[in-house]
Amino acid sequence: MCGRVRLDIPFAEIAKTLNILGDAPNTRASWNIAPTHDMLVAYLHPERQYRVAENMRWGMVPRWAKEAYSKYPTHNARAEIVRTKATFRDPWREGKRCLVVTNGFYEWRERDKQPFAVARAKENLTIMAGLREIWTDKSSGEVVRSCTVITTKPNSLIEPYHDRMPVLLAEADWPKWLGETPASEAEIYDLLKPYPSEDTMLWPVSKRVGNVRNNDPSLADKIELAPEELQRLI
DNA sequence: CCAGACGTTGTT
DNA sequence: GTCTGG
DNA sequence: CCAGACGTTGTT
DNA sequence: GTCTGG
Repeated sequence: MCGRVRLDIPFAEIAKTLNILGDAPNTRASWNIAPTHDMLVAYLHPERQYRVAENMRWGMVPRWAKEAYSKYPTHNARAEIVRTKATFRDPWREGKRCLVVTNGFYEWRERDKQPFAVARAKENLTIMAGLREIWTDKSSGEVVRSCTVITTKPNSLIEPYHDRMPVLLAEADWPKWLGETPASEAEIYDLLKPYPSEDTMLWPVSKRVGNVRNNDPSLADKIELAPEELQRLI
C-alpha cells in the first residue's frame, strides 16, 4: 500500500463502532498521516479482556533493535512473510495483533502521480490488520510503542492502480483477529486476503496530499479530473 | 564461523 | 534476538 | 507515497 | 540522481 492514511472522525464515534472501553487517547483528526506519525490502534487488553485504543508510532520497532529509528521501512508487513521474518515474527507468534483505525488510505497512480483515496464502501471506518510491538531502550528506559499494517494482493478495484493493498477487516472478523474468539493460526492467517472489491470505493483527490504539511479536510474530497484524465482513469 | 541484516512500494 | 551471506 | 535535502568533526 | 523525513 501507500504510505499515507487519514482519520477524521471524533474518537467517541470510533469507540462506539469498535466497542472500545478503555480511556480515550489524545487523538486529533488528520487527513495526512505518514509513516513515523502516530496511528490510532485498537487491541484486546490482555489482562482486562476488553478493547482499548492507543496511539502508536507507524513503523514497527523490533524489540531487539538498538535504535528506535532505522533505515528499514517497517510501516507495512507483507502477509506472505509476516509469520517468519525477524521483524514481525515475535509479535505474530505472541498474538500481538491489532486493528489500525483509519477512514481510508491513499494510492498514487504511477503514470501521472494522480493520488486516489480508497475506503471501505458503506462504512465510516476502514479498519486495517496490524501488529504491535513495544521497544525499550536498555540504557535510558525510553519506551516506544509501534505498529505495522499488513499488506496483501490488491482486489480487482485497486489492481489497475497498485499491486498491493492493506488487509482490510470487516466487523465480523474483528473478534478473531483480536483474539477474542478462539481460532487456529491457520484461521487467523486466512484473514489476510484482499477485501472484496464490491465493498471498496476509490476516488481521485488533490495532489496536495503528497505534501505532509498539507493537512485539512479537503485533502480527502473527491476532485473532478479533466475529461481526458477521466477517460484514462484506468 | 562472524558480520551484518533485519523491509516496503514500485521501478528501472 | 536470530537468521543469512560470505 | 512525495518533498526536500544533498554535511562535518570526532567518538565509540 | 538518490536518499531521508514526514
